[in-house]
Amino acid sequence: MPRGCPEEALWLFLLMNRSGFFPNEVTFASVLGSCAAVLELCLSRQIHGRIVKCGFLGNVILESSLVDVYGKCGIMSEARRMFDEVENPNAVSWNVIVRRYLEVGDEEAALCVFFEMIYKGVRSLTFTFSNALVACSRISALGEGTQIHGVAVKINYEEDEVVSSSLIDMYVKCGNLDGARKIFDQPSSKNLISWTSIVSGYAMCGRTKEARELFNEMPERSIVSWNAMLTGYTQFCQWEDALNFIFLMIQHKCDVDHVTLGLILNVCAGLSNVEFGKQVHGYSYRHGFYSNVSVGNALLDMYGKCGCLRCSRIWFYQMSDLRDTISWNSLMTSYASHHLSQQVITIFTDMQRETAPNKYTFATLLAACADIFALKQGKQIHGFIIRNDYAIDDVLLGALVSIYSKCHLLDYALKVFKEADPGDVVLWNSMILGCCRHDKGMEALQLFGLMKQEGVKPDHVTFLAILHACICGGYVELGGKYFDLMSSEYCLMARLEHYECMIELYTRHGVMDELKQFVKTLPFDPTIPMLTRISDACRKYGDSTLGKWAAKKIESISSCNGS
DNA sequence: GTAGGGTTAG
Repeated sequence: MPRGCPEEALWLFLLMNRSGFFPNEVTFASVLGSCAAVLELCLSRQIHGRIVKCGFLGNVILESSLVDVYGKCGIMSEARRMFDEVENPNAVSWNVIVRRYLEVGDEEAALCVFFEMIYKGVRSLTFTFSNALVACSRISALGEGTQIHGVAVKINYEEDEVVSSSLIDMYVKCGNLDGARKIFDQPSSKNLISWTSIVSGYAMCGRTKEARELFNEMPERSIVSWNAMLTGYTQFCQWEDALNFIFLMIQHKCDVDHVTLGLILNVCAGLSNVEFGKQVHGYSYRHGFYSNVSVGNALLDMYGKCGCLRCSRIWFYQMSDLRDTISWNSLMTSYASHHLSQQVITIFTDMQRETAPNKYTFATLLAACADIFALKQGKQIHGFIIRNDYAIDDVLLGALVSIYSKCHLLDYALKVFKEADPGDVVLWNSMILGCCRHDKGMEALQLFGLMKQEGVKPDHVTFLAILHACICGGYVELGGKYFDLMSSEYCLMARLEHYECMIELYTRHGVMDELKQFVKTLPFDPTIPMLTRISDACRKYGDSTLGKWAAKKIESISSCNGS
């Protein structure tokens, strides 16, 4: 019974049994098809039994149908057992088992079976190749993908449009753009899908200019192509380009779908343009995207990133039964960004009544606890994570290190830190900052030395932490040395915050000559907070020339802003 | 004559 009315077919089958007619092989095959369509696992097992009883096993169509139905119901162990019993699996049987493994997310098994099939010399279907290539893309298995490419060439499948498109996409997703390009440049493999794959490949690795050139050359475009290009712009925060591209889409009267809307909302968030965001909200409402969770969550994210907590909250309640874990996380993030940390914890309590948290929930939650030094809740959440068997990845370890070091439990922090990946610079930063908070400047600097020994490359946050360590420990000379080291040895450009630290270092410890020298070398105009700090220090340590200069600067900037 | 699987792009 192919894609008709599976429920009715099953109903007829039961009726047939009651009337005393005996089903034959054809009946069973068609009934199994209906079972697969409606995921009727129980009835499938009964029919499996009857097939055995009737002596129909050995019929490859029935056997493949059983593999199919077990797989569709997600019981891969049974699907596999059935498959292994098939004496002479044909191309369809192999296709079914590969496809089902792919659907349950077991890409390794899918590839394993695929190669077994190739090894046995089965002339497979082109579909099976595509499925295997998707498996490679998902787990970035470039080696296996290349092998499949070799096989495809050998049996002349490379000419097949679907296989070549799948190959291109596999190379793109495995990060081998050149490999993808080589196939794409053959005229026979150019079609809408491969064009889109290749544009997406360039866009997703930040080569948006090349992506756009290719995009402009496309003979035809679908909404997926437009979205691929827009994804590149948004992923790399090229908001102006993204915005112009959206206007172009409007000019072209493109069909907008839920992916486009989500991307446009990301752009609104990136530009902090809540007015445009609200227009998109209205558009979604008018065009039937109101019950789409991903659009709903993108709206929440947009309101949150634009800082409009009221809008976030209202929309969150309006979403009501549409809400999922991502929606809750998004709401928590909005509150966290306003430092309403106690309320973040409250939201988590409410969330548990409705849906399960994930690792992002915990990262936000722990950061909120750290923000208000809620050590007790932080520990409870740590316990919750362990009790409920959530995998503690580096992000969570980082959050734990940061809360424990913030809440003066340096021992705990160190314990967690030791479990983590020693190559993760973020964790080192948390630990170093933790030491600073405990006025353990020397320990912080020692950690920095250890980090160097481990071969971990410091980033700008590390240097911020190091400079803080120098400020609180009073290591003025060292601070200057580290500041220079940042660019000379690590090729990191000092940011405003680093300059602020240096000014804090010199002013707090009254090292006026160095301060004067440093101010002279500033590559930009000092900010008002910097000037205020300098002026205060001059008053305290007596340096009328620099003090007057700072006061004058403040005055001129203020009058500029005032007019 | 009636039965099974179903591919690639955001």
